[in-house]
Amino acid sequence: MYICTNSNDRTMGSNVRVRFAPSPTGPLHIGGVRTALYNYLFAKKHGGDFLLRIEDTDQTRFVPGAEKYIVESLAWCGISPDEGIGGEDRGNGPYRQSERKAMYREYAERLLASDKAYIAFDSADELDVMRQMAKEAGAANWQYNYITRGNMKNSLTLPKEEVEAKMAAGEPYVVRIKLPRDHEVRFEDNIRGWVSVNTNNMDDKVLFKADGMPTYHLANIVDDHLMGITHVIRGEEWLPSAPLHVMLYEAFEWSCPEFAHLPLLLKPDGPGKLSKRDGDRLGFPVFPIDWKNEQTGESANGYREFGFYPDAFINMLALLGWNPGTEQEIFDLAELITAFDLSKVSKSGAKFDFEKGKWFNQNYLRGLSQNQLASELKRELDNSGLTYKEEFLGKIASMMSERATFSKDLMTEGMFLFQAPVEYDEKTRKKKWRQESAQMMQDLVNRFVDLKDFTEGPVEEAFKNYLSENDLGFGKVGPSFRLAVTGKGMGPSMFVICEVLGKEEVIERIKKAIRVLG
RNA sequence: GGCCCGUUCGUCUAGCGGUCCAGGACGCCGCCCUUUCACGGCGGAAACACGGGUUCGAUUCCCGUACGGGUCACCA
Repeated sequence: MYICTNSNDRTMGSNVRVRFAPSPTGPLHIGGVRTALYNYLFAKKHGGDFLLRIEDTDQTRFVPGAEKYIVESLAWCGISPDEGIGGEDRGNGPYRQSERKAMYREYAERLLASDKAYIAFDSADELDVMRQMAKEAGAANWQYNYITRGNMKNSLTLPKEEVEAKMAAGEPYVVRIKLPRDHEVRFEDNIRGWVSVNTNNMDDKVLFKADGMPTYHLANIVDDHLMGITHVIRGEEWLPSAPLHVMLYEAFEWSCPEFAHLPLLLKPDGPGKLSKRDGDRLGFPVFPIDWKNEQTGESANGYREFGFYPDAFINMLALLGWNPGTEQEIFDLAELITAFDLSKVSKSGAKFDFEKGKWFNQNYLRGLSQNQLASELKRELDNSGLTYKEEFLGKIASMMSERATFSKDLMTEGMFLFQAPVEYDEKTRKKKWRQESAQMMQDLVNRFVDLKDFTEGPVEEAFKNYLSENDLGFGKVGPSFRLAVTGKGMGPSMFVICEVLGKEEVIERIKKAIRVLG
């Protein structure tokens, strides 16, 4: 039996080193961002290092711009690598596997020399045929393993001379791990506890490809070892290959890092893990920032551009699969670092809930000061090319903030403050605009004309005086007043709106409403 | 299908043998505040997948079943 041999508690001291190792095959999914976040939180919590390494061993899947996207996404989230891509070079580089290509062959050969691996000449096509035949015969999954390898073209079955001749002739070959038969591979996952798999159920995975590049499995183990990684924190989709990785550490006679396999982010509705399609289908982003593949034209929407604040986004992701064990839900990055604990990460997948995500953003927005809200609003207005009075920005921002989830709502929810209504809400018009409304509005105009100070207080006073002097209820005049000035049936206090709009504008709007609504 | 992992309100989750006729949050519903909307306050409906054990006692431990997920490439 092989048991992962790792030293007991590596969170002590300041030697924790973790890495986020994405493959640059496209934009980074929010699940990936969460993995990076957990790695980062764990490292910072223990005073360790967070490295960013690019796993680009598959030349065929390289997507230009993807690496830059990854770095920019993490930066937006406030996750900064201590070392590696986007961080410092501390002598453990290069940090792109494609640039480390030369060193992997040596490790493959080491395994070959110690009989932990072997050379195989079977082509990908030949293997496909084997799999296909097995499938048609109704057999279980065909595997290249301790049973089948005896019938394949490899250095275990072929005479030594023939193997050498083939290699000399330049025939393509791969290096496969030689798994021992019937051994229980065990390792203790920091989230799941003991995980155990028998090598009889595993296959002799390719470690080194015919194109001269290592596979993920080899490169990953070699790099983690060389870079001194102490904790491997990654998605659950890696759990099935973790035993193979343990066997590789074993074969190299290296000690294993600690493992922690994170639960997956699942679709909000149906079964399966969250995908780009779900975002398109359900109308929410699945990526941190906007993405555009210049070659294919493929694009995707991001949280940043959707209007999320990085803190809110991070807060939302952190709570998806982890909780502090208390009732606190609102955290900034620093608080997350102190509260984070791998043992509090849940085991089961989390269905993604965009509604809750919006709540985090709304919550964050409410925490902003009036000045901050004002500058958010100003930015939105400037982007839209709308005109506004600078001195009212703060007032408008705080007035609109209670009905805003995103910065853009500060503006869009109060559009009538920047543009005169072009149409009037039909429902309100039918229910509230009566025969006598036009006359009432005219009466109000007459009173407003004489008002010297057209601020909230005086406007309210004038309005209420009109009501009491004519024995009218608020409900008789208020709604049509609002309709006339804003075109809407609901919204913030009319008196504040009047102050912001100014006397001339209010009077003009009422007059127009009288003409249009009759 | 094989292997691995998982299973508490609709959703995210608390719970690490008695404190649980199960707590919080989002969402939903109602009431109050406001002669509008929103905010806020208060309240409500809503869950331990099932079956066996172990135990004086299981949401909590073990085993099955069911269901869900992941993975089975010279991709990561």
